[in-house]
Amino acid sequence: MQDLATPLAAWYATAARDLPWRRPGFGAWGTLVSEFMLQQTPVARVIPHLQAWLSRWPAPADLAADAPAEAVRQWANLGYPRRALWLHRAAVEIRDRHDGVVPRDVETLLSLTGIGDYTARAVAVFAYGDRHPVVDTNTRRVLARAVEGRAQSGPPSRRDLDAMEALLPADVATSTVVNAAAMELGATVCTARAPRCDACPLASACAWRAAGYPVTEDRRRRQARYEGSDRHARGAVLRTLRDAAPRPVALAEVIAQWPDPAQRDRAIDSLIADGLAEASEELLRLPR
DNA sequence: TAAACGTGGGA
DNA sequence: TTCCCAAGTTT
Repeated sequence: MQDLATPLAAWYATAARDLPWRRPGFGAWGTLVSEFMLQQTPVARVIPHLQAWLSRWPAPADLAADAPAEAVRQWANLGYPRRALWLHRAAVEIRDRHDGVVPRDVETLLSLTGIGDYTARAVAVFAYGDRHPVVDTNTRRVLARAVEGRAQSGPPSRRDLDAMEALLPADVATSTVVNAAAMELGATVCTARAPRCDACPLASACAWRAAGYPVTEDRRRRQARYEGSDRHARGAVLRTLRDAAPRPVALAEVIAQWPDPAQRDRAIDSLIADGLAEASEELLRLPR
């Protein structure tokens, strides 16, 4: 395989965006919070919320000392509010089991709530400077095109980690840059819809380009329609709780909120099952 | 492995 | 208007 790491690192030195979590001394907690927020939410939407979150809770123990409801409320409209709950739980775990210090070890990070293969390695690599393969959706697309010669990546797999590992240089500091560079390239140049191959540092090495940009099999499933979905109902109910917090909301008020009674009940039940809501008497509220 | 899980912006 | 896409994780 050609050396992709060298051109990737060189390109990153000149093209990297100035993002908050890339500032020197941003800290492991800041990195961890940013990675939670960036799970499926675009960078531009995350930035203002990240600043507010870290101002309010500068360390894991600060968040752990507050109620989960406050985390869900501060999460606002970032989407997938379970992440707020998970981040709060992770903060409690960090306080109780790790002396309030964000772990450095990947296995330990993986044991925390809401942290999976991507986030664990992102923290170990970007916050602590260790050498591990970090693979997100951007990196998977870059690898699919440059290495495999495909138009888009297949379903996520543990093999993605091996593919990235094979590309990393031995030098620890450089490996960190290459991880970031692969993500950055996928985010800004090797994009899903309209890749800018004319500006790509890997153009001369890219297998997809060399093959003439073939249309390859796309096994991805279409995202379900959101309008009128169960997710939409959940979102509407939770928004009501969020907007009212810390005041609980009368069940009757929630019921008036969504027209389909069966769907509304499913939403309420599933929110309770997920720990995002609590019912008491005829009231519904965020978790305490 | 696949389905579930929010929300908003751009094409 | 509709569809696609977004630094994933959990069950």
